[in-house]
Amino acid sequence: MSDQTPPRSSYHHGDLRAQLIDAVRDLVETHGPDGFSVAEAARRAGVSSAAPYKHFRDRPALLRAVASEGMDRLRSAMEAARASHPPGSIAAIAAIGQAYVDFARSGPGVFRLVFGLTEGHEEDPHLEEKGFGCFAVVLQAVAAVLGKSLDDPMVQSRAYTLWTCVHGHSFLIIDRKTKGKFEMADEWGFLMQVTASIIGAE
Amino acid sequence: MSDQTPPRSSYHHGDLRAQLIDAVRDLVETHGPDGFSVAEAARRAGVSSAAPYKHFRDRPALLRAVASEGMDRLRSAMEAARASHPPGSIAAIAAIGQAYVDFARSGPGVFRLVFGLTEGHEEDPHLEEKGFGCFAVVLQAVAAVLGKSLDDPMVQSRAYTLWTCVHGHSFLIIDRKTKGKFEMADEWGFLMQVTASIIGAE
DNA sequence: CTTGCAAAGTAAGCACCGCTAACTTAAGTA
DNA sequence: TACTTAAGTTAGCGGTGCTTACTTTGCAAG
Repeated sequence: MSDQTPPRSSYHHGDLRAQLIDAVRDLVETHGPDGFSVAEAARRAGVSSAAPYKHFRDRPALLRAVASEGMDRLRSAMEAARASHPPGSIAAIAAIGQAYVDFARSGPGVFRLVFGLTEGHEEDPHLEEKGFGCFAVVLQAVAAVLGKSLDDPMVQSRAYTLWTCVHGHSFLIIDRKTKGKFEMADEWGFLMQVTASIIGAE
Repeated sequence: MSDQTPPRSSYHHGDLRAQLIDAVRDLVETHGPDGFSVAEAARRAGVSSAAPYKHFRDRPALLRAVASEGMDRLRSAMEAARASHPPGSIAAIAAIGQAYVDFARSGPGVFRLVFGLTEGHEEDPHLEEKGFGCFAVVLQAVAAVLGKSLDDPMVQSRAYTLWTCVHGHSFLIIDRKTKGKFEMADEWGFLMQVTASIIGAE
């Protein structure tokens, strides 16, 4: 919608790779991860349908690039959220969760792409590591609250449980499973309460 | 793999609709929800590529039928799990969760289809209702434990929180996000603990 | 028993897609 | 300035979703 074929002057595009990623992110958001086509992305970048294959091996590779970029944004958001609250506080953890949910809500397509084991994810350990990097943010915050080390089993367990809740909540929201019957009035309150009840459990 | 074009004698197939759904479930499981093609499903049923459109309006409709059938199986499994434990017990709730996770693990493709807002889900309130029907199973179990009515806000809130955990856990498993770093040793113990800590929270 | 109709199959074909191959343009370096 | 090579191009193959027009068949009314 925004940059529909700005007819370039030079034969070489110059910034195709980045522009393709932008276009794909847009398409994934509007048509879903499987509704996107590399041909359409090429069209948006004002380039022939074969051009993308000079920059990406195949369709999954292009999607993986978008997912990777999404992971980076997610991690940044989580870290920023944590930093905006006192270290070692419950609120810091809840804020990470809020950032996670906000990320999902503001870009369901990319969120589904990031977590979702789409085609050909296997051969990308890079992406997997970034995922663990995100989890590490939660892990650190939980360790700080409990006053234990990162690899303490209790820290791992509590952090994982929290992750499942936030992850599940995010999916239920973007998949509209709560529509009508279950509108969340005070999401921050929900996150705080869940965090407290899971962290404080024995 | 199982029924590859059993060359039928009669012109009319006789059982195409059901056989298509079977084929699609298989394909979704092996190639993912977006990797499936109605042409391939038709091939498996030993029928021309146009035949499916006599039974389903379009591709999404076919997928929706598979999702709907999956919902039914999920609900049955959840109800059976609940029935196999004393009413009003924590274990009954955990068992529902276990059934949910097992369903996801035994059929990730269909699970992703059932929860996942694939193309054209909107125009199917039928499916939506079935989803709430599944949630109702959890709701009843939670109400039984807390000794309150179904529409009590606390029941709703606790049930939803439990749902987010189990839902998130399921997704993290089938998306392999726990691989290596986070193998769950005792899943039943995990579910029991989570249930207890969420149900017992103030 | 025949007839006629609607349901359920077919083949042919359009537009689009992913991807490849062979070619062309242009930018940078020896 | 000549060569190499990255980054574009067009053309085209096979597969896909879906439609159209046609054919076969089961069934129900007369």
